[in-house]
Parts: sequence; structure tokens; C-alpha cells
Amino acid sequence: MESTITAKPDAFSFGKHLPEEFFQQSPEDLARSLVGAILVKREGERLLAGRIVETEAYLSSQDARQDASSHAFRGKTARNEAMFGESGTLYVYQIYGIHLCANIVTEPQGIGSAVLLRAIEPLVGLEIMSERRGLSVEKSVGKSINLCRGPGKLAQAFGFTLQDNFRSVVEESCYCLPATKPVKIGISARIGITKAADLPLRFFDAESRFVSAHR
DNA sequence: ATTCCGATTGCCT
DNA sequence: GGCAATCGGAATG
Repeated sequence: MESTITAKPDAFSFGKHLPEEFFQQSPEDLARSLVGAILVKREGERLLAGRIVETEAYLSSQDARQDASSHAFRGKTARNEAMFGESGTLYVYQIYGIHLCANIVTEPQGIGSAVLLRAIEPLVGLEIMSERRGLSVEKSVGKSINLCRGPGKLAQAFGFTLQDNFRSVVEESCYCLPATKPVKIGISARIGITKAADLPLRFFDAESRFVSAHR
């Protein structure tokens, strides 16, 4: 008789993942096309997955729109170096000395642009996410809404750390899968910034209740 | 060397 | 809706 130990193939398998070329788009194109995509993270036997519902584009210093809120605006520094890596590189940084923000680098190497992951609809690994978010089981019941709604929450729930800076989102332990259905995209100004605050570089699933804010 | 301040979150009134 | 937490990168002197 068959052992139940055999792992079943799951719907989130590595193989149909988005290739590195996919991430070479312009930051706003990538930000838009990542909405609806599935982020998958594998930590040994643990599987985390969620549907990206909100992103923001941060432009390179070469862009005529002068995105002063982009960390790359004044060129390469120690902090933002990962932004100048090849497309699909993870750029993780600490904000307010407390939280982390996870970005995916866009465009070819050396350009310096990225897409911030702002909100995700949790699909797999909600228990792990709840633990990491400091939510008791009771508190998290029916409240998956609070797990990944916001860049800091998302990074915490998915277990991103500064160790993940410079890592890739095109590898077996961390990758994206294409959207499984069409998405109605909403666009707005980015949230929480003071410079270049008028640029319409925030993209979100207009029909999702898992976005961090509306407008 | 010193100051300023943020791509946020959660708790308080 | 207001505001503290908390720290290092980046700007300023």
C-alpha cells in the first residue's frame, strides 16, 4: 500500500514561474503586470503563497519624471545597491528602524528601479503568517485580511529579512507564478511618500478587499 | 560629528 | 485622526 508520506504535487510548483526576462519590463509595466501574480516562498517543507493585489513602481534616476521618492534617485549607495542588480533581484530594506519593505528589481542590471510589494491575498501558509504577525489563532480566524495588507506586514508574514536582500525571485525557494485570471487594475498615487507624491505609480486589484487602501 | 527623517504600523484619545 | 516607536542611511556642518 502506498505511504501517505509521498508529497503531492501542488498547484504552486516551480516550473511555470515567471522567468527573469519578465522582470525586465519598465517599473510601471512590471508593477501593473505583477498584480494578480502569485508569490511563492518555500522554506524547507513549508510553503507560503499569496496573490499579489497591490504594488508600487519606483523609478530609476534616469527617468525624466524625476522620482525623488525612489531610493535610486541619487544614484547607487550602500543601502540601495540591490536596486541596481539584475531584474528579479530582491531589494529588502528597513524602514523606520522597525519594518521591512520587499521590492523586486526591474529593468536590466545597472539601471536602478524596483517594484514594491504592498499587499498580498494570503493563499497558503496562513498559520505561519499568523504566527509571524503575532496574531493568535483566534484573532486570525476570518482575519486573513490583516496578514499581508501593507508592505511591512507582507514582509513579516512571508518571513523576508535583510538576509534576503540581493537574493532572487527567480529561484526554487522564491518565485512568482502568472496570474490565473484577468484583473481589473486600479491606479493611484503612491502611499506614504512626500516627494513625487503625485505620480500615478500605485497599481492594485480594484476588486480585491486585500489591498492596503483605496482611492 | 551631528542632525534629519522615512516606500509603516499599532496603539491611544 | 494623532502620534510614538526606533535606527541607520544620507545630508549637512
